[in-house]
Amino acid sequence: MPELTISEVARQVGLQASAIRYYERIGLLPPAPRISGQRRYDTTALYRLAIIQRARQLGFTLTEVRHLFFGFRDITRASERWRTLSQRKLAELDDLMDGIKAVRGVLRKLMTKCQCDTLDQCGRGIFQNMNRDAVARRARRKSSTSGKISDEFANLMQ
Amino acid sequence: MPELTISEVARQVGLQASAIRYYERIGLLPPAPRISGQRRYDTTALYRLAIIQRARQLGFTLTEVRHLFFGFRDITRASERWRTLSQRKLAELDDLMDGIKAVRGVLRKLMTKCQCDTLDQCGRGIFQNMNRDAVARRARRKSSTSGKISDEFANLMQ
DNA sequence: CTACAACTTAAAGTTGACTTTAAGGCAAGG
DNA sequence: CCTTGCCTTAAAGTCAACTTTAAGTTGTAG
Repeated sequence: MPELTISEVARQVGLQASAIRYYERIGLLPPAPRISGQRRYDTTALYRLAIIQRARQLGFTLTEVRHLFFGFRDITRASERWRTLSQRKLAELDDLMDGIKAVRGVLRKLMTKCQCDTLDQCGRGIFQNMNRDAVARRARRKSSTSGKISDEFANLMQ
Repeated sequence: MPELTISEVARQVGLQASAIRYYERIGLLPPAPRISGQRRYDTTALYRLAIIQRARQLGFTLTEVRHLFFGFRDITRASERWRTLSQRKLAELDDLMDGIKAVRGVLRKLMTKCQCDTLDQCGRGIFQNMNRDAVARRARRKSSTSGKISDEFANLMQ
């Protein structure tokens, strides 16, 4: 049992020590045993952190990682856990891609089609389109989850 | 000059009044004239807000919107401003899409290929891959901006 | 006169995933 | 004994784009 310090672990998994302390605090890692107050880790901690790290790179939130670790019956195999989470994430990503594609289309149109001299002129056009669209949507009365995509997209883009 | 109240403007452009006050506070909107302390707006304010709104839907940050409004010489046409910003944003979106596609690929592989019983087993594999990759990267010594994509992606996914 | 709706402000809260700061503990080396 | 370096904690700060809250003002209706 190699008994690594936190900064050694941090170096090996490519995280900051503060992140590891944070994961412990929020219960993603079990409290590490202390030696005169200092955390000591063995390889299983390394593996746990590798999973967190990889999951984060795949776009999983820490809540989803928590689900991966603790949200299944104990007997559920790791492969099945991943499959469950991955399927959900893939669906999310597909939605995200659709949103991005739509936005790209609009951006390209904007680039080629906009002839406005002033932003005011532009704004007047947008404002009228806005209302036209709103009216059109009110007329159709179907809409389902419309508008959601761009909302979501705006969030995901920061 | 219709002299709209803030909530009337908010209704018309589909924003919350607090957002409009916020835009004024950060200098994205000029201070609205007050009538006994209350903001009054005309149509040009509507247009400005329509632009902000649309820009946000297209994934522009408020900093970018500020650039759209104030980051060009006065004589620069609106169409050219949009083209400049749109080009940058399109490049960003292309990067983002590449990142998402890469992640989707990994997720799909994970779904089909992972046979791990336990997360520990999984973590050990990931950890070793991690090191193998790191070693491989050190060996190649080219790398350019590698690793950037997933970093960026993690950020963009929240 | 009182109630009420709609507005005002400054300041604090929200979200997620951390990082940073402040104040201090502990062991080894000189 | 003192310094150095690494560790500890709780609490606060960061980012973006707002929203919410608390406390107060104004105009109108009954």
